Amino acid sequence: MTTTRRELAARYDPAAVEPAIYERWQAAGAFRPAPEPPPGAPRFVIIQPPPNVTGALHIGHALTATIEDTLVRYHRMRGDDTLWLPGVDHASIAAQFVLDRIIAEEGESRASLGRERYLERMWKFIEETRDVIGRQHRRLGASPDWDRERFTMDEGSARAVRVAFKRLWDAGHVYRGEALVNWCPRCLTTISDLENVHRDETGTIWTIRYHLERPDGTPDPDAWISVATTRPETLLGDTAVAVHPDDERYRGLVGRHAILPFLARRLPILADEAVDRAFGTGAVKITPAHDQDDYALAKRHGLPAITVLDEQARVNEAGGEFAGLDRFDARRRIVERLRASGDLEDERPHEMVVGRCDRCGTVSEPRLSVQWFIRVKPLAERALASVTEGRTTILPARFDKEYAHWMENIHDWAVSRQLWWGHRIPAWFCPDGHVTVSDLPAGPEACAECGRPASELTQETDIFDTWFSSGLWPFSTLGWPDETPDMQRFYPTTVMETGYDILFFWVARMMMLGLFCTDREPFDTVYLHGMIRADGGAKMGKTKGNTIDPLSVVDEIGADALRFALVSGSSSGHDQKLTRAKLDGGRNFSTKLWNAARFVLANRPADEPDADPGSDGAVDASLPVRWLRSRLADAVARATRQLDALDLGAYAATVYDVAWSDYCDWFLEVAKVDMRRADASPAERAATWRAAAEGLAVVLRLLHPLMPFVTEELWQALGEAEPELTRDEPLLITAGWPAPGERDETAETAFADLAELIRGVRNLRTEAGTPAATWAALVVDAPDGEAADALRAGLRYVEALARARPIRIGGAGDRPELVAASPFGAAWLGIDAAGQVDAAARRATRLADIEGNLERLRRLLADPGFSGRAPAAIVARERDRLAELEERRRQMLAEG
RNA sequence: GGGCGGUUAGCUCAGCUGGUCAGAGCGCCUCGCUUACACCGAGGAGGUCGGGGGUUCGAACCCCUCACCGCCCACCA
Repeated sequence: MTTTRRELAARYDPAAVEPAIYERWQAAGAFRPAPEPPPGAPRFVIIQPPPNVTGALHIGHALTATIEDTLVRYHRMRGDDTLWLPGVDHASIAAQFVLDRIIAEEGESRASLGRERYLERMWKFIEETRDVIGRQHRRLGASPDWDRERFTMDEGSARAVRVAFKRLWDAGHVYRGEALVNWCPRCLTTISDLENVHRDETGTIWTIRYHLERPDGTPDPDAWISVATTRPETLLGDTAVAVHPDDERYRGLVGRHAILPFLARRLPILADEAVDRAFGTGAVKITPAHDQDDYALAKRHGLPAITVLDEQARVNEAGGEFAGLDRFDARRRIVERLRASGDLEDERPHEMVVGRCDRCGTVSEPRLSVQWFIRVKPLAERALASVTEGRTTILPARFDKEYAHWMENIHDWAVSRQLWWGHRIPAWFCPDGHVTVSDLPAGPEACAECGRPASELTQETDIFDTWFSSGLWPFSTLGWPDETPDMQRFYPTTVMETGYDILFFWVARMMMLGLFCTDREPFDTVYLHGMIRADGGAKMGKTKGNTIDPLSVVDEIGADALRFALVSGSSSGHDQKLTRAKLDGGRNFSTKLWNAARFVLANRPADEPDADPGSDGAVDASLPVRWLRSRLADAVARATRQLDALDLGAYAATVYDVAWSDYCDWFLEVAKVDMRRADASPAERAATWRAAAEGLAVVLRLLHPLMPFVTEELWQALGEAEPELTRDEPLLITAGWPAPGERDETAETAFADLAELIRGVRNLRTEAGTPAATWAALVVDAPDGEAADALRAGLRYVEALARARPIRIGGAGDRPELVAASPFGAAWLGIDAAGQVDAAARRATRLADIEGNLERLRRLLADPGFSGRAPAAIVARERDRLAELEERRRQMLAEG
């Protein structure tokens, strides 16, 4: 009667297993750091990009969560003081974008609701969506400490924002002023340079005649200066025409004036080196209020800036007859009018770069307005030094350059946004125009400059760029600005993990703000992963319909399969394609593990003694057992190294190989032999089973970080069958990382030799077309006693796995025709069907192969350049190979 | 206009500081006794590591160059 307490289902059903497992983890408080830091334990704190509060899980989140969870689980198993603090980001512009669409369906708009009601509506909306993304992360198996979940709009964050901004202000890093900023006419807010995405587009370039002014102030119908533009509507705001100082064509015109069409404004013609003589006509219309270059040029020349577009990019009252028109309608109208008057000289398609709002895709408009800026140069210098001086490491290292380039060319950060959902800038204006920045929740008590009471002050209505609060995340979540126990225990953090696409948006800001606020680098390592792409290599996108929904995948094949597929075959910073085939690979692997465990559990000997037969010396460990332990020791060492190096792709390969190839394909197959052979003692049988079960336990430990559900479930089953095996911990999630083991080179070599012989025989069988069921006689030369002994020790495995019987070692007598070289000497296979193979031809091929290699090696070794300059170890190795080949050749010749 | 990455078996990708590095998974071909697993097992075919040049005793790996593909940064109207 078997003592197995639980029968595993014939097929792994993740849907039936995962939710229950997750609940057990949570009930056990497995995600929480210990109340006190374990003495002497290294710290491991991971920083995750908090997903948008209104968001739904996409494949990118799944990748991020998988990587982070794998690292966190690994470090937790190692006993490190581990923290993963979850949270969500208020994502002001993205959230407003979503809510605006929703209220539009209700017939409302931001304007119709007004700020207060809109924000109430937003909080209500957030309440509905806030938990969604967390629940979805749970389904992936993510194991952050949910008790510490934070939100970038909670009071802790709000306080951190106020304090950080106040300190920046006090340090002189903040200013408020008029500047030409990127403006989205649809979102009705400033957007930062990063949110203004440039795209190559084909537009039109028009050449327009500006007639020259005659002495009487009227335009000269016969004299003009032609300017080229891609945005004719901006001409309404022109205040000059510029040419290059050395441009002969225009030398005589500099100092004169042109008359602006429609508005009859006098435009000075001036010279400036910034003008490219080769482009267009060599003369540029200058629109300071609507173009960055022109703005800079106007400043140099003291030109006025006239804003002609309103916040929705309609022509304003300064636009004369065009007032009220949308910018593109105005463009068409102006072009028509110019064409009619004969002042449109040319019109042609033009390849150009257009800036669009990252959020909504609307063409952005440079707009002159008063904004809050953070002077980032000094902050950036420190943030750059942290990386160049090695206090923070970016992986992969090549992103160092991008980071440095960005930090070196950084512009001041426009942090104010004309949005409602977010942290309001804690600045107050007094009627005299004084500005008071305060970090008090209720605002300042009086104007900092003139002492006017708070009742006379009004707060700035702009809010902060979302990334300002995100930039404080690593410490605002730990209680900063207070020196809390959490700050002391968990800050600075260890690994900042995210996609390379937000290196500048987020990582750079965290570095700058972290250094400024806390005087320390916010994390030791920045680990950047790549993007997930669709099968053809295209970006995944809802509109393209080529997305893979991680939750559907989890429903279908389980979180473990998805996680494995996301990590295996990946390398940091490189994009990867995710395909159905890859997901299937993950699923197959979880099934494989399940079945291996099923085999182990179902074969537990009924009569296993209570005492541990492996440790009391009753039975010496068999060769396969020693081999398995050595292979596992190697895998543990490699996996540990790879996870420490954040090389998750390599780690996945390591565990996959040891589990599938070493454990399942080889060990379990030979274990069957030892567990089933009639002449084995109960103790021997038990020892073999025990080794299999222990080996499985190590495999489960190794795999748990990446495939937590199936490994945990099997761990439970293993524990129920044999509590001894999981004695140290009832839950795998909190069990220890496998201890490093000893390599056993002798066992590895011996077993590898047997495996090679088995493979050689299998090969012969296939070539000969031997039916799988047929037993074939085998003769192995085994020229020396040592080889014969080694072979004899493993004979039963060869017999079973190569289906060879009887096996004769050495000795004279008839020898079958088919021969293969093996570590033990030549191996002859006798089978009835041998005639199907041309033994002689086969032998000739093998011999030629050996001869070829021999020739190459002899030449190499004869080369004085090689033997003289190559390291001795390399030379010795090549000598050994030569000797080995010579031996094989001798075997081959001997048999003929 | 700068900068970066990629180009390795039909496909998707690993290959660390040059010396069993020519690999894995999928796909393909052949076979399938065997109660862990056909989401499987055994065996096999398939690549002059994008082209050219160089350094070296030796290069997929280092240098130069060219060709494609992709990405990032950038104020040419």
